[in-house]
Amino acid sequence: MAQGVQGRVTLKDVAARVGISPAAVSMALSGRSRISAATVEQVKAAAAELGYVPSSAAKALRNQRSGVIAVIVPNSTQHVFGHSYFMQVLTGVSSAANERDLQVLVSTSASEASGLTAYERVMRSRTADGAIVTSSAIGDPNIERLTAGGLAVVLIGNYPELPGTTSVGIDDVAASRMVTEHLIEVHGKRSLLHVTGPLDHQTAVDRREGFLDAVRAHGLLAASDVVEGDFSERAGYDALDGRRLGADGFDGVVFANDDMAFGGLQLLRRTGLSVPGDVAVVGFDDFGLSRITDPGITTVHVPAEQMARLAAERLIPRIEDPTAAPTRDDLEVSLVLRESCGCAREDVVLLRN
Amino acid sequence: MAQGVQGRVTLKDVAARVGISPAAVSMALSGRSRISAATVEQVKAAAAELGYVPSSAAKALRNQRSGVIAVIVPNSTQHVFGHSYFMQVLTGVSSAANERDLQVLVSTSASEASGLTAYERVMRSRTADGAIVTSSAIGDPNIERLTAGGLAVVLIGNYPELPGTTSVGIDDVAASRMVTEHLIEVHGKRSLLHVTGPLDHQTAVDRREGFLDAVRAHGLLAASDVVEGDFSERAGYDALDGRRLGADGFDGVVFANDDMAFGGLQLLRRTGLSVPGDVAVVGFDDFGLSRITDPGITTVHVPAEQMARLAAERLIPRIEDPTAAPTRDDLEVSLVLRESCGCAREDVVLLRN
DNA sequence: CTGAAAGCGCTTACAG
DNA sequence: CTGAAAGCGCTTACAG
Repeated sequence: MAQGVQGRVTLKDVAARVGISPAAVSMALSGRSRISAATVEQVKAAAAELGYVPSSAAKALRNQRSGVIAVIVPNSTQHVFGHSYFMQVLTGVSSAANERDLQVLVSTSASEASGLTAYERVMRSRTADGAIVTSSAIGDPNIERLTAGGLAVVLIGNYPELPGTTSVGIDDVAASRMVTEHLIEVHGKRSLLHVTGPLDHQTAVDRREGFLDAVRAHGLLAASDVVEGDFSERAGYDALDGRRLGADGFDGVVFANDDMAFGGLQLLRRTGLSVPGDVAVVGFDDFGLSRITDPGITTVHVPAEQMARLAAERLIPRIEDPTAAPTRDDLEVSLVLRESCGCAREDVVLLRN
Repeated sequence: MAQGVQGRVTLKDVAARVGISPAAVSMALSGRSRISAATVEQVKAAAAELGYVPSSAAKALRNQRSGVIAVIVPNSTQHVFGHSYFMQVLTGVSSAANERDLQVLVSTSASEASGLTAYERVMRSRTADGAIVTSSAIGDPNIERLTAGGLAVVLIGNYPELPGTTSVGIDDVAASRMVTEHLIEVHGKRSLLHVTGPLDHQTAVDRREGFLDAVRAHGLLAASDVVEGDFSERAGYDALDGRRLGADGFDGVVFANDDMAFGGLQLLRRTGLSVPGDVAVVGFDDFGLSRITDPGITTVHVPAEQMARLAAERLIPRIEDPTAAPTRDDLEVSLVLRESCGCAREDVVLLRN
């Protein structure tokens, strides 16, 4: 605790105190060596007394490993509701990192166009041994740049165009099909609208595909439609604005995420249509919002924290060997039934994967 | 871009390519030195061609500065609604850090009791040059430990018991008084209940004081009451459960944050009481939730992102000189009027500070 | 004005 | 079995 005002306590100081070499102190502290038990005791006592804290910079330089993993956040986390997703990611990564005494660096893109991107920041600094990328557009060249730079990388999401990468995600197609079928099979909806996310993101493409699979399988393709959104509340509102809805129009809307569903709910309320009476609504994500709204939004629960934790666990061995064979993990999702689809109370049904 | 599979490109490699010493390359790249313009050009070209990325570890060791600032998150960010607050903090800190090419490390406490605390993590690793602490209990010894360890520290919040520390926050007393007076003066409420946060946190103490100031000033102390909560949705619900509310009880409730207000709203709905008709409700924070609920919650907008940005800006000079005189900044808050107090539409009134 | 040496604080391969 | 040397990749104070 008694740290000198000037300069830090180093191995040398501890060594001087005990009367051995810094190398011996290092070995004593690391435990994995042939230093007598008595000396180890002395060293530990001296280190504690002097308030010795190893220099992470020196360790990193010597070991060629920083013990830091980066979480890369593309610009997308602007909207408030993205916050919860990202915090779940951060929590998941941190819990895995903490167990292994790794540090977590967060790299965000500057909001102004001027700055470096989150990717460049991580590559330029070489502070991290590996990176977790939470979401990026189809064909984003930055991911390949990261891996080409020798960094270990794990992606969260689905990247079919990058078969060489390790990723953790969910089966968006199956999940979207499932929630769509819920509207059709349980609530008897016959004319469905799907509001997609931005279609340069695989998630949006996959959720659209699941929707189309479901309506096609039930012979409802002709009575259904798809409109492109961008995951924002505004887009959900606009997507329904001016549409024929209710008795002589769409009797159900499948939004590709909850934010858009909330926007849609606002339009429906303003229009005087009841949910789920006139129009049933479902969303996707369950990051917090869907429980709060009135009515609550029936949605697909995406286990963001678990995904992130698993991503970190997949990353750690890749730091040792970035060329190890890539892996892919799909986590299970569940359908959370609330009022917006017509189900009475909140209830959770497990989705078969 | 052409980085070798084994090992990284170092100054030495660039130097060999150009035919000068590593030291000269370092100087050429740093710009601030007497290397001929022609050589500088050559060096830059060679560095780009070889894909040279400086080693942050070597730089940190040599400069005795890592270029990393830590954001310390105590356990509190468990609840989903804390997510938004913390993301605003992260965004604010990152934007200031990005401008100065600093990296942002996030340190969270392990959820299990086993692990190290977020504080220990930062101190033990010495990876960061400075730290921003977002919230901690009154008398938490960790803060003094951090500063004693020679780390530059800036706190977000109010810490009257630590006069020697630099902090950024808001005037909770004034803000709480203001929102309470709104219920009294604008909506004519005469019997008010205050649900506090955990009283080992200064924020909770200050907001209670503001509430008491207001009811006292209007001669309503006898008709009012205070009950302790803990900032959780559940606590807001429980605080109202079994109380006399409405016509023959409390006609207004001042919650110390929005999460508790949301919990209270749920109890009131279950009880069949109307908001704001029977009971007016106000919250505090405006981190996202209060806009979503039905009715929307009238609340005090806390500028978390700006607070965090300013905290980072105050931190940076303190890294140069951790003994510099401490500073205190109070940011302005605003009252956001929604339906829960009885105001018709959303509107923003600036709070005089 | 320029080049080479020293040293930041570690850890491990090597000499004794 | 133990101690001292080498070296990770930088930057700057110093010698020429």
